[in-house]
Amino acid sequence: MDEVSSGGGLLRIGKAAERAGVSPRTLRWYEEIGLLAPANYSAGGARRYTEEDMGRIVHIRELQSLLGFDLGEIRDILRGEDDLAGLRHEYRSGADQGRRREILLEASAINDKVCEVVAGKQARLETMMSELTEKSVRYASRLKELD
Amino acid sequence: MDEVSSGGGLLRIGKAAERAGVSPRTLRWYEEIGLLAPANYSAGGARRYTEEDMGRIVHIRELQSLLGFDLGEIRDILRGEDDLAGLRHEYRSGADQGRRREILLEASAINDKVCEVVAGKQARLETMMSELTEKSVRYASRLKELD
DNA sequence: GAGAAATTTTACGTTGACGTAAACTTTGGC
DNA sequence: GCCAAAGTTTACGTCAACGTAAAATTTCTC
Repeated sequence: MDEVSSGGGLLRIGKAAERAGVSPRTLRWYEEIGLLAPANYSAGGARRYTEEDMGRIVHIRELQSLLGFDLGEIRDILRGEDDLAGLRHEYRSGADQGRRREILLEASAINDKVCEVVAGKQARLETMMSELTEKSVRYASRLKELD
Repeated sequence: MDEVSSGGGLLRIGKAAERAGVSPRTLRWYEEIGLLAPANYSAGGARRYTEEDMGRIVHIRELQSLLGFDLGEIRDILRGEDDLAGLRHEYRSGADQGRRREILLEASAINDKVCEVVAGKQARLETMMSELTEKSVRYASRLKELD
């Protein structure tokens, strides 16, 4: 029995949630909608999260709060990477090279799409920042006039 | 009667909403929560929006989708600028200079706060972008291997 | 001035992303 | 082996930000 299936070093839902800054309910919700399945369960049914799971939570949160994706979109985005990870196991070396290419291409396409969204946000943020800076300067000069 | 109060060149809710890419209901909702009042109303009660109103809608949408503020926060942010604009009218020149300073300081503070949020987002987006780029490179090299 | 199209108010419905309560079971320290 | 703490499922509640439907005006076009 390996480390993961024995539960050594794994986090139960309370600690996992606390460390990620979310509620246990949120993690159960993510699981319910197929966004994040814990690495395994104890015999009694308690969820156990790995460090990799923790990273995924962070990832989810960033896609949500930073890029404004809803959880359905995030699921689609992560699915691409999941497929890719699954591919490493389906690694009967060279067996089905066409499929490998297909999956890699899709993951790559998803990645590019996310890139575009990020770039778009960056551009809009830059515009906004320059407007804010300009405003800040005007405020400062008007305040100076008041003396 | 001037251009605005006569309704010349003003937009009714349907066109205003269409141009802004939102629904009429959204504009009525913004009005209901004190976020955006149309410049005036026709005798029959129809809302009429000016170009300035249109700009405000865009502004609201950016604060919402780009920065993730909720409409209550956006109202607070815009209130600072409104107070400042109102100050131009209450311009009995020099009458109450303390109040002018006070309003300017608050508007400035709000502006700075928004700036911080933008800067924070920019930093996180940059991090994310570099991760995405890195991933993109890895995908490309793995695809190359397949030949 | 008549009829179609757009708008009005009023009010209930919806959706996403959880929160919360209840009743029950596991887990971990003593 | 016991018991408090943490976890489980089930199910209803909530909140923001609108969507949608209905019935009554208003506005625009002819």
